[in-house]
Amino acid sequence: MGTTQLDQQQPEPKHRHLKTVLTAALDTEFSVGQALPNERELAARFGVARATLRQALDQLELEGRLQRRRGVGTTVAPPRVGVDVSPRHHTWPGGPGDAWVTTDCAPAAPPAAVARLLEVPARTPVEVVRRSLVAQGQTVAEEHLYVPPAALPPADGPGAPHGAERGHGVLRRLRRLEPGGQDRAVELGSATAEQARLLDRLPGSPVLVVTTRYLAAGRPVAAAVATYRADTCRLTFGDEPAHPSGAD
Amino acid sequence: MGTTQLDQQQPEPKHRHLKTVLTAALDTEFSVGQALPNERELAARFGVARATLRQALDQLELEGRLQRRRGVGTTVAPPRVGVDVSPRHHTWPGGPGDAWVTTDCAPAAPPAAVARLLEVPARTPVEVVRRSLVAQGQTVAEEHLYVPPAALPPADGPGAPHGAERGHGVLRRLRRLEPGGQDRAVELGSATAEQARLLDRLPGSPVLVVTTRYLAAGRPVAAAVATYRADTCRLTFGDEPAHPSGAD
DNA sequence: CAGTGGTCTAGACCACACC
DNA sequence: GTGTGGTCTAGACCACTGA
Repeated sequence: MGTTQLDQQQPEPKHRHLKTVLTAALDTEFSVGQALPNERELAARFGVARATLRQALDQLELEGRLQRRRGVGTTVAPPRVGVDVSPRHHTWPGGPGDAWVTTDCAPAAPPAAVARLLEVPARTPVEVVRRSLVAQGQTVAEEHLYVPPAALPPADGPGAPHGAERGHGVLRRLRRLEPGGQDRAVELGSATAEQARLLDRLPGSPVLVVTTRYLAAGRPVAAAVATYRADTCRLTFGDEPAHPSGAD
Repeated sequence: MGTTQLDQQQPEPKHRHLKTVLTAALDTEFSVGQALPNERELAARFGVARATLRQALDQLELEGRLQRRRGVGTTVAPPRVGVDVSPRHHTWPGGPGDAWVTTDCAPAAPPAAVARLLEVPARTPVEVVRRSLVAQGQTVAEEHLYVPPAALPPADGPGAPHGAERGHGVLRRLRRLEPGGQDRAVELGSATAEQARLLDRLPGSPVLVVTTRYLAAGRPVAAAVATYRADTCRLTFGDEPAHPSGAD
C-alpha cells in the first residue's frame, strides 16, 4: 500500500477510486487475517475525510473482503464459506446430514408473509422452531421454522413445553410425513437486532434471506426463513445427488 | 408520517430508530410509486442531520422498500420481482423458455475465478456471450457466459466475428451437446461501473451474483456469471418438475 | 486506561433530471 | 434555471475491546 495520495483526474468519486486502490492492495500486499491500519490513519494516508474512506471500506466489507470489529480493528477476511442450500425433494429439516442445531421452540403467531406461504389465517399460532448453523467456528445462519401443528401427526407423548427438546419433537413428527417437494427463494435483507446478536454482526448488516416452503400431499406443511451472513457466506445449489433418496 | 420529532430513550442509534419509523410510515401511509419528501425536508422534519437520515434511507433501499433516483427523488418501490433460477439438468442457456436476450459476443480471456471453474489455464481466450434479462420493463440482470471453444462441436458456418449473431452461433453449438448437469452459487456483490450502467443503478449498488457451471460428459463446458439487481429481485428455486426429463 | 470502529453534525459543492 | 439525490469535509462524541 505504498500509495499515499490519490491523483484524481476522472470525475470518478473519491470513494470509488479509493476502493479500487484498496482492492489492489488487498490482493497484493495483505494476507488473510492481517490487520489494516486504523481508519484515521488510512484516511490521512489517502488525504480524504474519514467518512469518505468509510464509504470505500463499507463496500469492501459488503463484498466480503474485509472484516471490521468495533473496538478491535479491520482485518482481511477469508474467502466466503460455501453453504449448500440445494432443495432436496426427499428430506425434511433435521434429517440425516442436516448440520443445523435446534436451539429453541415455542408456539407463536408467524409473520403475515409466512402465514400466506403456509396458507393459514393470520395470527394463527404455529410451532416456531429456532435453529442455527455453524460453519468454520462461526454462526453463519439463523433460522425460524414455522410448522402449523394441524398438519402434523399427533405427538407420541406429552412433549416439552418449550426449548430445544420441544423442537426435536416437532421435527420428529414432521419426518413421519411423506415429503412432497420444496420451493425456495433468496433475497437480500438486513439483520434485525436479534439476528445481529446471534450472527455476531451489527443490526442492519446485509443478510441473504432464504425462504423455503415444504410441501406434503400437495399442501404446505412448514416454512423456513433462514438468514445467512451475506459477508461470509456463498450459497451453493449443487445438482441433485445421483441416488434418488437416502433418508426414508 | 405525522411524526415530526424523535423522542429517543433507548441507546439505540438514531438512524435505526428512524428506519423503524419510516418503515411503519411506508406500510401505513404510502402507496407504491408514491414520492417521499426530499431528504432535506425529511431530515428537518425528524430533527436529524441529512447524513443520518440517509443512513436510514440507504437501508430501506437495500431492502427494496425505496427507490432513489438522482435528480428525481425517492419513491416507494414495488414488491420485488421473483426470478426463477432453478438449475435445470436438461437444458442449456438459450433453450426454450429462456427469457434472456443475447446482446453481444466476442472472444476474451475470462477472469481467473472463471478459468478455475472451467478448468482451463488462466488467460486462455474463450467465447464470452453477453446477455440481459428484462422483467416488468426493467433490466434486472446481466450475464457473462464463458464458453471455451475447445469444448464445442465445430461451427456449421463461418459465423459472425462479434455481436449478438456470434452469440447465437455459440449457443447453437452448445445445444448440440448432451447436458450433464449444473451447479450454482449465489452471493452478494456490488455492481461494476458497466453493470451499473446496464442495470440503471449507481456503481457499487448491491447485486446478487449467481455463478453457474454447466457440465457435459462430466466436464465443465460453460460458466455463467449473472448479476441481478438485489434491490428489485427475489431469486426463486422451484422444485424440479414431476416428469424426470422433458427436453431430450 | 488507550485505541478501535460506529454514530452524528452542519455545513458545502457536484451531477443529474426536468422544465 | 430549480430541485433532486450523491459526494465530501472536519470535526465531535459514543460504545466497545483488550491490556
